Amino acid sequence: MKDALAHAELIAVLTAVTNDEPRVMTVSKGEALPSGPFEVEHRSLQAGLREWVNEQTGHPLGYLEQLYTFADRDRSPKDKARRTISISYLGLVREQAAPGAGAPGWHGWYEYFPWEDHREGRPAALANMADALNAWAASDPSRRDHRQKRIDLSLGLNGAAWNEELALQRYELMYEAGLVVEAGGEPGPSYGRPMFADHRRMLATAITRLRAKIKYRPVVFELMPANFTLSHLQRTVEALAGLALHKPNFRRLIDQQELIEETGEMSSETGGRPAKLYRYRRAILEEHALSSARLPLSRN
Amino acid sequence: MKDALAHAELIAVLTAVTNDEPRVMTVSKGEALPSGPFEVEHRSLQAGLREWVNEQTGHPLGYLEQLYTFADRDRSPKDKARRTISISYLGLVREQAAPGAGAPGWHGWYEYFPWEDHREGRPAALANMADALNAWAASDPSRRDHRQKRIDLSLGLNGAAWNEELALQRYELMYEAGLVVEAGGEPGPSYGRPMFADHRRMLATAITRLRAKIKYRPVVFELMPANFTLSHLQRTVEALAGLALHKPNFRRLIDQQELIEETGEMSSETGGRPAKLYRYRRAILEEHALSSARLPLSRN
DNA sequence: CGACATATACTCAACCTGAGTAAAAGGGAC
DNA sequence: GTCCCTTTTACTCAGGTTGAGTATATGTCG
Repeated sequence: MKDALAHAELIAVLTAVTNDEPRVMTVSKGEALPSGPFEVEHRSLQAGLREWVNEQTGHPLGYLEQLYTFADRDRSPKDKARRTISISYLGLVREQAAPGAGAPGWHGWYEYFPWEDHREGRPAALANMADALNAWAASDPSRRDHRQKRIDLSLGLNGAAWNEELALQRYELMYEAGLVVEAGGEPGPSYGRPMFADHRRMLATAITRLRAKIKYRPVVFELMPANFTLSHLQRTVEALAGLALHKPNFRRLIDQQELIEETGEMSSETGGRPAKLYRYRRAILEEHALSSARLPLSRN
Repeated sequence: MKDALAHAELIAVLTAVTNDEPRVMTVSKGEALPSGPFEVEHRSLQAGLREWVNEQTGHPLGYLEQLYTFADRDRSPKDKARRTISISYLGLVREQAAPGAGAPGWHGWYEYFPWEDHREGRPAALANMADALNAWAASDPSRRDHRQKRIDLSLGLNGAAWNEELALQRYELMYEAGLVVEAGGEPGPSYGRPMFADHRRMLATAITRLRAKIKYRPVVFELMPANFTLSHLQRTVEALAGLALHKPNFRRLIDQQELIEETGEMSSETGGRPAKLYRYRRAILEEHALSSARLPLSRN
């Protein structure tokens, strides 16, 4: 066996939602995600990252989940002789606590992905993006149809519905088409802010993962304060999904799940009728419940 | 930044279903998963694994998906000075083609996890396992209630329903309780066959992932031959899920999805009425379709 | 030819989901 | 104070989906 040594780097995509805006923790003025080396002393990858984030940012880190491991030659900068393996994690934190030693910056998801926010309808960035992608598809006659279909499905064009979970797929399409700066494209307001190396890809991975997860696991509560109103909860979910939700049905869904309970207090911040405050019932069943089970079981 | 170098190792969990039995490709007489080093020449992790599997086994590798990256100090053998990072992949292959140079061995999933097969009802191994776990829970009064709840939910005890997707959670519970050989336990027929290092954990991860995925992505077809009957398809899904499914409803589900079409041929292998043969319609929408969308959308 | 085995087709009630409407309860302008 | 505005909360209802079961077709084997 060859002596295959590599750098191992841990990268954190830490997300919070403040003022109904999903944010990610960054360094270098918003150009990179916080990262640190994996060291021999660390008990495990996850433990390594935890230690490291605590040290650097002082942020209490609740939920943490491994995202993906990358080591693409073409997507990391120089140093071709020695490979870097990047192991990325998704972490959820409560609304922006005090910044620690490193004074990290928080930036909105949608600065990097302006086409992903559909809370107020289809954003203008999406139309520009669609034009550019269509041009790219047309530029290669042999692959045009296939490309066009992928574009339509990813962006919700020509009869396809918008699917918020395809965030990563959309970014990868932009990358493949050479539109984003990371792939040699020209900077442009519709294509979002670029990031260092493949950090934006990791953010896209995180968004996709989180948008899928909020549907079947009670992870939103990791982002909420102890007490909250139903509207606040809804706005947080909407911020993450980048979608507007139907209020009465959202409420019905929430109390079917029996995951929250009234605190007895009221909140009257919003001008209208005061809202009840709720808290999360930290039930053990967390892992268990809500597992869709689409298979038609048989009992015998 | 410290010079944090580590070994990077790629591990493949290759799965096929033969004779209604899900199998995994192994080396060392079924004691380890095939693995190889990640090398500098490899374009990406995925490409590295592909190359490597092709070379070693000659198996045409269809579907491939990253599973998880591990580097736990306590779970890998010796060599504490230099860490090994294991990046595991799940690969799906069609029914057992010719064995290549390495003459790999295939072993049934349920040799390693005898408690996971519920096609004919609750297996005996599960009861034994439950007894041992309950004893473990009782042995620490301060944590007893919490442990008991986890056990009940994982194994489907005391009113909880069996959830086939919790395969990894169940193995981790066995590990934590010190019951499996990998965690220093005594060998026993109910606790399944042990594997090298944490390979069994990777297999458990693969099972969990695949059992979840068959519900919302058409991955089963990667395991099927070109033409198949509906019963064959059902038995394959049942083998993976370790569950018996309701025949009429399974059929209804399948043709709602419109993922398959009749070939026009019939098969009369089974003794009863001949069955129509079907083939998979390799639709572009693959990624798109079937995304549950449990969020209550609003249109405006 | 009839028993058997399997495949295929249909039914029906209970539940869930999308969509919309109506009533309640504060604050602020006049 | 009263009326209006805003937001929360409560209810309705049709259509679709799901769980469960029953009935019919079409081969093979004794």
